[in-house]
Amino acid sequence: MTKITSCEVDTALELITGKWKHSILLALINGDTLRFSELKRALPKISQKILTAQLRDLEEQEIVIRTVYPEVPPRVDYRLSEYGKTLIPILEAMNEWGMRHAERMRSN
Amino acid sequence: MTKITSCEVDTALELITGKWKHSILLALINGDTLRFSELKRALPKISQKILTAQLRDLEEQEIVIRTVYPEVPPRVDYRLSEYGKTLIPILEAMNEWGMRHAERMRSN
DNA sequence: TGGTATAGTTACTTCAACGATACTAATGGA
DNA sequence: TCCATTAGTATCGTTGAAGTAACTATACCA
Repeated sequence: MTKITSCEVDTALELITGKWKHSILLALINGDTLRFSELKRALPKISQKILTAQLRDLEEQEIVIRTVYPEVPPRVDYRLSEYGKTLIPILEAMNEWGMRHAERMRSN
Repeated sequence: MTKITSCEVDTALELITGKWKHSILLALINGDTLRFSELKRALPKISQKILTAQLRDLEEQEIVIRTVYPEVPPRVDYRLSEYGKTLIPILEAMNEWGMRHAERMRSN
């Protein structure tokens, strides 16, 4: 087994932690390409400011791709980059673990 | 593919996020059974207070097992529970991703 | 008598992330 | 003329996690 190092894990962890980032990623995984307003509807409790900030973060990390259409009213959409899609196995592993955890809790 | 839900991912994420938790888990993965002072040496920058708090958290979640020996000076050790070990695949997935990310950054 | 060691606890402070609200630009439609 | 729409920005306020420093008990050792 390769030794797991804190440093490498940190890198991945930083991209999906925070109160909202993983929810945004999941919305984009399940929804493909979404407009700002669609993301906002998918995550009703997030504020605009925070959603914008998180998306800018993810864009800077090259995890999501932001496309601006020069229209009025404005239209902007977001989708996972190919690189961003490489995070899916991690989220899948977490999802599977979470389901087994829920199972365990039910049969406590 | 099973749909990944925010809720299930959350459950796993909560256990390994925070500034220190995943580092503690990694130390226990690599070190098997460690005393409090050994953990402290492994994570030089964590304060006693925080280390204690995080370990209590992990104990409460049944991720780590805390054993107190009635000696003076006190001796307490910590190890992953079997349940805690089920988190290893997640940390491995993150580690692998982190390594590829580092690779990518090198050849930017 | 005082120092060392271990595994904490207590009280106080700091800071970054998060959040609520109001505001903007540009256009089409009533 | 005024309102609605969209994707934001600006400003200020709040909160919780983390950090710092000092303190504790108990026994051994010089």
